[in-house]
Amino acid sequence: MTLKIYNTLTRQKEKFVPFKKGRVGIYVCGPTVYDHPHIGHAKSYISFDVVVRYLRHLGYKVRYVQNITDVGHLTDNADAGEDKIEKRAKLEQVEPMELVEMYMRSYYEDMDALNNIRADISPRATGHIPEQIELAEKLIDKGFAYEANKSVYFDVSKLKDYGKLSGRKLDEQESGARIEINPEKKHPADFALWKKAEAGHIMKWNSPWGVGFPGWHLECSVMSMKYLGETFDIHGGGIENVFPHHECEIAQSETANEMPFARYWMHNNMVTVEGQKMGKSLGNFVTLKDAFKLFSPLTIRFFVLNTHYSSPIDYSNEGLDAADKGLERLHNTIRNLRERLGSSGNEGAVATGDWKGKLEKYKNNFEEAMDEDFNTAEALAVLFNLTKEVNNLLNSDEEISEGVLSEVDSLYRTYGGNVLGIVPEKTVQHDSDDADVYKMEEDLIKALIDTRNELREAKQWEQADKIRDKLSELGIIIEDKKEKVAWRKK
RNA sequence: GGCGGCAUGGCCAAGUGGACUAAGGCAGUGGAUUGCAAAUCCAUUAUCCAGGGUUCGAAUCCCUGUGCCGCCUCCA
Repeated sequence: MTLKIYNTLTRQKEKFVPFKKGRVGIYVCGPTVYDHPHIGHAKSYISFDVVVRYLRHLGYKVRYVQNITDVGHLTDNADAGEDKIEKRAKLEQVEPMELVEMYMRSYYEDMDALNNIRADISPRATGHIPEQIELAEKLIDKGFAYEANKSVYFDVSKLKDYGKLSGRKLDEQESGARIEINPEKKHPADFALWKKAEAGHIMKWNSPWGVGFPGWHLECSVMSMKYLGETFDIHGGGIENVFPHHECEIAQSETANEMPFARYWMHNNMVTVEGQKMGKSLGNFVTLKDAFKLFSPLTIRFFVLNTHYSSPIDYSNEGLDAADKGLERLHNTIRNLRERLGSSGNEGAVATGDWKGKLEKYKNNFEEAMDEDFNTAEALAVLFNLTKEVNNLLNSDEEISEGVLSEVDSLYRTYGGNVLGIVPEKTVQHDSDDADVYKMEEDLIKALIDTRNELREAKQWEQADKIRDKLSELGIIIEDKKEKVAWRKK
């Protein structure tokens, strides 16, 4: 079995062979931290989180770098307009760096909730200004960039393969169609490496060309090569960044290093809301903090993974409701399984017979799905097929060996937990971490269940149902099973 | 105007030439189980946007048309 990845650069699915045996370097474009993260961030970073998790599952030693863009770049286009971070900072009446800190924390808070494992290195653009200046100088020295009015631009016409990622040709672009042509540029498609700071600009640094700030594309080139080397394995990002951002990164990096840049380019698709792209400038975005009020982070994660990363998803309450129920079903089975696991009492640490083969089959099916360009939708289907069979097993009257139970549980932990991140370590019934509250809550519920059982024995159904209904209103679901009465939180 | 993508059951969504008599989730219907529920199980629901072509064989490849979306300005 070999992992295959769709490479935007070659426009085909390719076998994944890392640059250095056993190791993978991956760089994913991070957020610009000037607002709370939204559903779009969730899709992107969940997708790449699973990529990293699966690569690690396959045994690769992965170094995952994801930048934090903490210098604003510009509101209107790459070369004009106001710095987004400054603009927002003024609005909120805080220092730009204060704003950055605030939203960076917000970002991590939400990503942690979504169960994304943090990157190994999270470099910040403002922490790499000298390197960015150095790269711009190098490009000038090589004759691929020029200074104009204290700004520096990359000379696109010097590069024969500019456009190889996005499939664009310079002369086919309708320059100036939507933005005004900057007269400082030799060619309309030239892009800024360094911009002169106009009066009143706050976030600025000294440079050989005067006081200014770096162009947007430069940071990713600099930080990826610094931490992953001039050539590295995977570069990921949103599909909307293929052009110009990633195209420009390639131009800068490959010109400077005279080496291939990223070997596999992965692009995740967009989130739409009512069929329309969700964009910062469109103002129709749903923040994760708002979404979390209605749905659990794991439900959102499951919803995202139910569609291939390269397909768009439409965010809707109906869609999330459906996902919520599906995930609940999976969790129910796992909880039942784990309850049974501690109590079956019979020995035999490994699965034998039918189940040995079945588990092997499910593992293979899961990995085959993931090997096909991280097909999480199909991988989830494999888990649901398993779930049906596990439910049948748990419902049957036959004795189940501890080995089977524990191997099924470990399959859920490995694939549902470690790889997809949708199966929690513990299936907890409580919200509270406080041991005293936890204990009291449990005792109270048990007391009510005991009372209800007495009523049931006396066939006083009305009273018994009243307790069940009341508990249900409080979010506690009672399930009368053959052997005992179980409860769980909704 | 240029470049790219998508169109699969009521909804969401895999599958991209032959075990597809099309995965999986949600919803519906009928049944089993239950004091009633909950949970679970069983059964049931599609010929793949339209038309043409290639092929022994197509949802899957090619052409035409229709509709939707993204990029060419910041954006995950």
